[in-house]
Amino acid sequence: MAIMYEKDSEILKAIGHPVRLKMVEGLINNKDCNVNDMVKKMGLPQSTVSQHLGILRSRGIIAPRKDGVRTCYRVVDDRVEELIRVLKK
Amino acid sequence: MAIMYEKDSEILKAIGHPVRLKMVEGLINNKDCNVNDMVKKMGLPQSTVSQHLGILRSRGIIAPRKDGVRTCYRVVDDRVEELIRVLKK
DNA sequence: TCCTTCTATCGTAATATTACAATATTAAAG
DNA sequence: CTTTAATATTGTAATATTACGATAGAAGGA
Repeated sequence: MAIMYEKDSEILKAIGHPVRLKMVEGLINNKDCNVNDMVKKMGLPQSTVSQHLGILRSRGIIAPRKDGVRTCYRVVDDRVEELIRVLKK
Repeated sequence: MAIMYEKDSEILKAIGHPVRLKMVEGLINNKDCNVNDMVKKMGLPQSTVSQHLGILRSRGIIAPRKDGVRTCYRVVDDRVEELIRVLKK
């Protein structure tokens, strides 16, 4: 498939932020998928974490699953895990 | 190798711009590696193209090779070609 | 040397992103 | 219902990015 510069660069930009990159990697590796756990792990205000999650969500990188009061996010764009694997090389 | 969030997100951010993504892909595929050819291909002012090249250069993604008056750029971070390949999926 | 061409840098206005407190919403428990 | 915990949204100031004209530098030819 041909590159769609606008759309693809949106994906890269979304994970091209240290906080979001760390959050996404955390979602891939661990099972700390709810917001409060991520808030603790990141050491950032809840609103800041939620805002970053919103950016990842709006780009279709992650998706929420309601679990009572909690919201558990998971990575739904398969390319993202691969992108991170490539970065590690 | 572990992810270095700051450094790796810099790479992603650098190619996370439609113009730079297109330029990098162009450098990988074609042999139009000098600035003037890229200016024509991109349809943007020379200073703008040069500025984007500077960003890619400062992140170690591309490197210049002097060829008389011309400057020919090439992609020197092997991960970038792979990242773009993943994006195409 | 003096042009001319190619590329880089500077200055800066417009726009976008970021961080975070404050506030709103949602859902379960009592 | 009311309270409480979890999450999202809003408002906004600080900062960063972007675009591009103007200018500077570098290299070869006349």
